[in-house]
Amino acid sequence: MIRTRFAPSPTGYLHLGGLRTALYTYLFAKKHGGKFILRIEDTDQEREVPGAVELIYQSLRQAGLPYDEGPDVGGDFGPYIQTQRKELYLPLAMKLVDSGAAYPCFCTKEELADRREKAEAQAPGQWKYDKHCLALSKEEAQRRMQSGEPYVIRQNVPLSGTASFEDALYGHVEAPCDTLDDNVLIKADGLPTYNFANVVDDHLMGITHVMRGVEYLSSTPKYNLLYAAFGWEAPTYIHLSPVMKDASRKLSKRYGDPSFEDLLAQGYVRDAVINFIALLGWSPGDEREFFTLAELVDAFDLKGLSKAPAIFNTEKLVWFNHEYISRMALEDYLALATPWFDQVLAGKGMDYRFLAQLMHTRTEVFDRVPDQVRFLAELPEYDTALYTHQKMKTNSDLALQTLLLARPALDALPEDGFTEEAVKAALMGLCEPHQLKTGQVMWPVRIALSGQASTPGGATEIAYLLGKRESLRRVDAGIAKLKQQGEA
RNA sequence: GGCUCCUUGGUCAAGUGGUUAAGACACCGCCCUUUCACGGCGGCUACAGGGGUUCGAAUCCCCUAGGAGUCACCA
Repeated sequence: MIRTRFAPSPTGYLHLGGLRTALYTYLFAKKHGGKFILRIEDTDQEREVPGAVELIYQSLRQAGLPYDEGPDVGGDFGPYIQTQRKELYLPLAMKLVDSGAAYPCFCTKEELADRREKAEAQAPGQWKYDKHCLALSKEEAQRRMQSGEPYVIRQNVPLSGTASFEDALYGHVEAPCDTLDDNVLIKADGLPTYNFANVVDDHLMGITHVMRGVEYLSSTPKYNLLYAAFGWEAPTYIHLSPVMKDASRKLSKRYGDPSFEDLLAQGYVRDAVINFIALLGWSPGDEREFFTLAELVDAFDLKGLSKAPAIFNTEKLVWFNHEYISRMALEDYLALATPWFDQVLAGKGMDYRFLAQLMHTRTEVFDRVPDQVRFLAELPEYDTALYTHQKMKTNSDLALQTLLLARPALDALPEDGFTEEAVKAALMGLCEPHQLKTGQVMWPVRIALSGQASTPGGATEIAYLLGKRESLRRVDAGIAKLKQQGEA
């Protein structure tokens, strides 16, 4: 039975790199009929952000990645929050002390800083803990521990040889032991460090495959020393390349890069984000690029993972989002778009359903919608140069002429029969008798109605949305504008 | 600096000794068209560099360069 885990620390919301790790971890488990587990790594109490744990639950739920075991859903391997497992770690660390794979250390931070400074003066950048406390006799160490003196427990890394492990993606990774430090396993506050808690919990929770960021790659060889000392079997490690904002910087909250939550708030749809994220650092090996979660589960394979970092390219996300939006049912679109329409059109009595039809395939990200429809609320200031369009064969003079024709044609329509079809018939009816091409009528009218070079929908749709009165008002404004210009 | 990892077009990427080196986004043309968008067609741009191995290297080996990670009582 395959068991994977996503193990974030509660320091904030779910960033996109974390989301991708969670996704891959979920996909891998589900692909193989296994379990996906959530574990909260909160051993650094100082960094913990209140409410962050709930944020993680919520994000995972919003992302559609349900976990089979976790703090809020239970499971047979709990507790799933590390601080609640506190008592587990020290006894295990003491076993390592007994076997010589670890030892208690009483050096204070000040002493350490002092020795470090001296060592750095000799050989810059070479400092490692000097195994000072390894020399203590068992009896003395025992005595000092029992006297209540603060201590930590350090891993006793051999002075020679190499430590290594097999990464499912990066292959054989090894490091010379003499470059490895005797890291702290149990901190003075009694809580385990990340590395120790990982080893212990992954084993105790029966985790078979660990997916995590490459930043842990270089500390992983040391894990195997621990597993060997315990006599435990190590899980398979799969380190994941980072998601970058550009060639040399990781996507990060600090730099204002969006979180999953932020993207949703901006009007990206969940499935588009998931689809896009899945393809950042992983490829199905064929040319498919649209995947539902279920299809991702089916297609996921470690062979498709990329070792090189991937740059988060918003343009492609926008494209995916646009595709997802275009493909959703009109009803769904209308429901999602309504609050955005309301931002500028609330109370106008606008036919949202009709507007939705126009906007449906023209929406890239919802937060751009208000700007796209704002001209419906109020006619923007515009330049009469807009009336000139080479391909439509129009210019100011001709525009004035057609607006003067369009005005009575529109006015002839009944207020309650001012439909898109009726407007279209009325305007098209002007073409033949006056020897005008369609564009020569439609272009000037649309400009007068919208004041914009490009709009969702054409002249007739906009006229309908605006209604008779407002349409006439805008046509009149256009006529006045053109006349004034003609006189000047 | 030590150790570790990475390197195909602007971006995501396929490719595991023999291909005209896929595809997508973006960009640029053209077509369609009452604007825009959609759609259709076409175009541009890549194996970091240098040595090997081989009949033959994007694919294997070495070196160089560039980038990243790590070297905490943070994860």
